[in-house]
This record gives sequence, C-alpha cells and structure tokens, in this order.
Amino acid sequence: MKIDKSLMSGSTTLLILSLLAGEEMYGYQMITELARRSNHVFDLKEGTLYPILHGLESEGLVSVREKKSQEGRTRKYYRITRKGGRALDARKEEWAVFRDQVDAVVNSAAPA
Amino acid sequence: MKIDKSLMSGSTTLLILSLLAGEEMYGYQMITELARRSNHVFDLKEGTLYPILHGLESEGLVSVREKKSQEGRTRKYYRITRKGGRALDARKEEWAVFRDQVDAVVNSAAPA
DNA sequence: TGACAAACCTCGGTCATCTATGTATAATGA
DNA sequence: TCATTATACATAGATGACCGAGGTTTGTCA
Repeated sequence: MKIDKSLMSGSTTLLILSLLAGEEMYGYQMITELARRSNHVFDLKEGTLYPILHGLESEGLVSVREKKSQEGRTRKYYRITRKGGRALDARKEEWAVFRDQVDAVVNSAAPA
Repeated sequence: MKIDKSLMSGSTTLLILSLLAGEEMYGYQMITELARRSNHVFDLKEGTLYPILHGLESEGLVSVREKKSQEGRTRKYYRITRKGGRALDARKEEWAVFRDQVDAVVNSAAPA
C-alpha cells in the first residue's frame, strides 16, 4: 500500500534515530534498511534524508565518521549521540501520545 | 503534552471525517469536539479547518446545510456523504498501516 | 455601551518532503 | 570495451499542509 507522504511528515526523524539506536549506519543504508523493515511502506528519498542527516549532525544528535569499505568505497557512518538518545526518547513518547489519540478519535465515532 | 504540528500533517482529514461519521457537526464544534476527545492533544486551528472543509465539500466527501439555532445564530452543518464514507475507510486503513509500520521500525532497533 | 464568545472566513508565511538533477566510483553485462 | 546500472553522496526549486494573524457578524452579559 502506498502511504500519503503527508502522513510521513514529522515521523522521519523518529525513524532515522530509531535506526541509529541499533547500530551505526551510512545514509544509503538507512534508506534500504528503512524500506526493508517497514515492508516498503517507507520509501525515504535521498533528497529528504541527506538534508535531515546534516541537520541532526549540526544539532549534535548524531556524529559522523568516514570509513573506507573493502571495495575502496568511502562511506559516511552516522552514530547516535547521548543527546540524540534523549531526543529519541522524547520523540518516541510524542509518537505514542499522538498515535493513541488518533486511535481514540477514530474509534470514538460510532457509525451513523 | 504538545505534539509537533508536522506529525499532525495528513491525519487531519482522517480526524474530521471520523468526527462526521458519528454525527452532523458544524465547524466550530469540530474544533472543540476534537480537543475534547483527544484530551487537548489536537488543537485544530480555524485557519486549518475551514479550508479543509471547503475542499472536502468540493470533492463531494461532505455535504452542507445551513441551520438556525434557537438563539438565531446561523451555523453550517456538515454531513459525511457515501463517497466520504468510502474515503474514510480508505484513510483508516492507510493510517493503520502507517501506524503499525512506524511501531515496527521503532521497536525493531535494539539499544546499542 | 463595551467587552467577549461564538461562528464564519481568507491571505501569506513556514516547514517538511519530493522531484529533478548533478557528481563520482564500482559492478555488470552485452 | 563500452554502456548501463547500482552505490553513495549532495543541492536547488517546487509542492502542499498547517498555522498565525487578521477580519466580519451576531448574541450575551455586565
């Protein structure tokens, strides 16, 4: 199923930080991993991801280091910082509240 | 708790149609009802609601009729149409998929 | 009479995301 | 060998949802 992109709004950072909470990752990998873990519901675009990563870095929520792979390809690996961990906790909580309240409204209305 | 407005994006129409699935309502009432049912998590603004209602009407998802209250105040009551009901079902399904996949990603990452 | 709530409306701005495009290198395959 | 595709990064401009700020009218209450 294709999800309206506007629904994605605001949850992207939560998803990225969640990925990085598990392991160090590079940008391109985040896109493929996110698609895999969400059963291709989330098809994050490069034009969306990279600016967000730069923003997270300048906010100090993630740190970067360059690493060369065996094939000689250089990648930028992102790692979540302590501050990023706290931000993730806050966004998780925010998401939980939002999710439950949407469900509350959707289910509160009895069919006519 | 205050929810980042960007999270709201895309769910507003779902919430409005959900409200109207239960009963006929006028705009101002939707704002207060939504705030009440969501424990004030959703504080929909008039500048957001009215344009959306006009859009839903022009798409044929809701119908309108003017009704005068006892005090003589005229209100515009919105009612969901059959087409609107089908749109609501589709958006509910979309929301459920989105919600579950966000949860899947958030919970799939083990802490480092 | 003046202030405030109810009830409707619109315009312009902000911000998140996407589309499109660009660069460079490695792998694939015709 | 040469072209194409996948990997991996990046930015600029367009789009679209929501909000802030403002405006109007009617009813209530001090």
